Amino acid sequence: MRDPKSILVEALGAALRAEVPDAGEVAILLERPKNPEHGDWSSNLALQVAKKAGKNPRELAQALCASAVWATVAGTVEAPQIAGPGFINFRLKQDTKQDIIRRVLGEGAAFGRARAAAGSKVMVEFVSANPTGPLHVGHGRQAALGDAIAALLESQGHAVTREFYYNDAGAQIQNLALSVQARARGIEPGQPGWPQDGYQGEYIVEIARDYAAGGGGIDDLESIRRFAVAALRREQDEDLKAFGVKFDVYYLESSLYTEGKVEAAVKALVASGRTYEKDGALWLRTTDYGDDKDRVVRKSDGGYTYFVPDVAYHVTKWQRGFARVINVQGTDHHSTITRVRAGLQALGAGIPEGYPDYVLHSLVKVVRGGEEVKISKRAGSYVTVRDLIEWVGRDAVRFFLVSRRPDTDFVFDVDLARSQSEDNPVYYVQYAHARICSMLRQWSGDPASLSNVPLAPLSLARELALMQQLAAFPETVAAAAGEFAPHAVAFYLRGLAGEFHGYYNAERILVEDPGLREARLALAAAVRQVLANGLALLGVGAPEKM
RNA sequence: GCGCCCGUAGCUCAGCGGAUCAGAGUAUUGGCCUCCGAAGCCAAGGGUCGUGGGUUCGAAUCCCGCCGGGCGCGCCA
Repeated sequence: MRDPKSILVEALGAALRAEVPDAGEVAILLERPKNPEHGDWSSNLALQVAKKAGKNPRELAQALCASAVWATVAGTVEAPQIAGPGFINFRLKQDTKQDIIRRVLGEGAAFGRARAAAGSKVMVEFVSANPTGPLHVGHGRQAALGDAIAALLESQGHAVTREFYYNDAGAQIQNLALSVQARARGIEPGQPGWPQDGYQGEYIVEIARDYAAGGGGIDDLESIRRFAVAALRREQDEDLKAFGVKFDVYYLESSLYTEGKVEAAVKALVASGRTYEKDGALWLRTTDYGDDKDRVVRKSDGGYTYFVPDVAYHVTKWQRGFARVINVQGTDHHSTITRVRAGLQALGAGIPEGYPDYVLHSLVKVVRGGEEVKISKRAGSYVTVRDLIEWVGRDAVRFFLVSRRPDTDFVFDVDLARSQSEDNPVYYVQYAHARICSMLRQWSGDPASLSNVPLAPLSLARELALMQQLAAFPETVAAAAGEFAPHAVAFYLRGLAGEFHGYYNAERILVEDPGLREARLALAAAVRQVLANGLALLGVGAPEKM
């Protein structure tokens, strides 16, 4: 069965070519009007081309509507209507709308998926927290976002790799080791011998205690470093596991050094002729690529700036065959975008200019007891992912963190989330799902049989609206994937659940008449399927009972 | 000072390749369980879309200025 939208686009195109032969290439946009009086689909085509056609929009709309093509699609759509300044509104035939139920039930978990991007390799890099402390709320937002974006891309047919980059080679790790060593020696923050900018969190004390208990030598800094990093990675793995996020690859920054990739990147940069020596350091002319100042590659002390392994790392992404890479990062790192891209361009390795893509999210502000909780690793006082999960549950945290645009500030009111956990939007959606499951149990028929049930009895406005909502799911998912915007799915699910709750309260589904009953159950089962599919994209469960 | 992002209902936020875009949730108020799950539904009040210009037949949406907020501006990562 064909998608009604593409039928309409085709027909509109044909009508346009007939009426305005010299219109040229025009993108034919159809939108779903919010106001049901404006039909199921609407086009502003006449307004777009009126000027070019030298007619006023309403006249042009008249002409387009009078075209003969509409007779050929009369099985799908009613005769088009003109409204307002020249909109053309379409109303689908009732049985055209009803088809969606069979399609949803037939495709099941695959409904909403597409093959457009068949097999193309994409990487989503996210979280990438330094192993210097537990994951905080900001990482939680990133984990929820990155995982959902990855799932969205998978839904469009991409072969997605979820990657976590460990900065395990830098000064921060050294600092971590020194902090643990200091604690092991009984030195407290602020006392003589405490490292500058040392990590003060309670977890450092625990690691020091465990290290000592294991009989590790207190002067062996390298051994302490390994122990601490391993311990914190275990902790982070626990956090991620509790959050239901899995990575395909953990990429170690240290491996870039041991495998000579950093060295190779520097050589390639020098070979590009875009470097120069100044003040005892080696610089790269990143200003050639839009940076506001040139960047140091090799410091005067001989060490590399972090920018070098960053470039080397992205080269490996390209070499590993990822034509498309999405990095999910906090806005506090946005200045690295220009720099990394500049470095990749300078290499002249044929990497596209906009490589990689970035999704930046603003940091999460946590409010508790009416006051902001400062997220400071060094001070050791901050809300961890696991705190949040304990307070409001995994599903709620994930849904909540993913239900806002990434680039807007996010106020997570802990007290609100705790005290009103029953009002959390995620329960509203899950409740609709559980409610339908409950009905299906009560009906006790075979759900599989519903996909062949006659649907003609479904003619109420609420039922038709629900079907239209179901039909909008695939395009919603496709758009969300294209824009890296999981929040669009969250809003969609809220809307669908709302539509269903309204229907449920207005009409009885398990009625006496078997034909009507089964048709309504088929509709409900289709709603259930779409709710489940959408929640799955967000990494949220779809419980059968609550 | 410069760069990027953001200012929409009391609060938290959608909408921003212009029109059919003034929306949702929450909070407040008033209704709905002898009947499929009331974690639900129905209804009401509530906004010059930060502000001033510009483009357009038409701007929350595009352009410019200003105000307010966030982030960044290291031979730190």
